[in-house]
Amino acid sequence: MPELPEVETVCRSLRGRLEGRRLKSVDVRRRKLRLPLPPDFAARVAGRRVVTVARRGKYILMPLDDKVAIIAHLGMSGRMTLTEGPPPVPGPHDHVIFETDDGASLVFNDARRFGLMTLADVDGIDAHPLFRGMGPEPLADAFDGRLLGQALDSRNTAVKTALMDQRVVAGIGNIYACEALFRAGISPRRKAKNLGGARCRGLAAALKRVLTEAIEAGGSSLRDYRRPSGELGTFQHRFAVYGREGEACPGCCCDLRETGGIRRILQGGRATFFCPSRQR
DNA sequence: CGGCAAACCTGCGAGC
DNA sequence: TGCTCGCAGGTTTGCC
Repeated sequence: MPELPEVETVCRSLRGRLEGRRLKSVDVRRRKLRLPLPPDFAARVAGRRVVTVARRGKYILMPLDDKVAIIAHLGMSGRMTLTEGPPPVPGPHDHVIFETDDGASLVFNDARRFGLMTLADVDGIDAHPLFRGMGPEPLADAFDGRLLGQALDSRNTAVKTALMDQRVVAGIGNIYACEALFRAGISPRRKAKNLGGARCRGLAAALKRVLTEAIEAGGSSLRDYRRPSGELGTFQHRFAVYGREGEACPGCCCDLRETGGIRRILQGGRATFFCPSRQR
């Protein structure tokens, strides 16, 4: 599923329900995910209070009251499901199940097991291997064209590929890279290093806008992604280019038969969708 | 440093 | 109906 807007949506739901609650029980049903869960995961988490739920890039952070944080990543197919009452009967890919002191249940489910869940000390967490070297948060106030330009400048690769590199900007995946480049009118094939100041400013603004709108829509639900409530996100209905090969570009007035509409190419093994006439 | 393929897994839709 | 193939929102590793 999840890029920044989906993870942010999940974090907000979890924060609203779990913040300040104590984790009464923890049931680890499968340890082998992208990283194996620590052997003492359940013992270290059970009985602790959740201080808050935060996000860094595509990671969910749940600092506990003993300065240890649960770190979770949803990979491609991971889901966090929040329900009232005791935990439901575990399904086939329910890997970790939490129950709070006030009767809520949280299930971490991940069919493809590209996700992970682990623990880390809150102090110095930025130096943790999962976060060290991670790029700036695109929704932070400090993120602007200058900062983006700095990050892209050293990259001798296509701007689309660079955007998806978590060391350049945190939280951008295939969908929002395509959508932001469309909004900024920049060809995904353009080299990252020579975008220039004006394009960097436009791209930084486009990223902020598309991510903010997607969060307001509860994220994009294509296959697996659901909000913790079970609801679908709705931003997939507002994609301009993603998954729309051959369709008319929403910003173009040209004849579809002449332009061929939105194109799909492969970059770094990933599908890129763009409008060749509007994105230069 | 960059590009590319493969690996980790399962599920789903398309096509035969 | 049922099978195989290709593809999927992510990240890491190894090779050239």
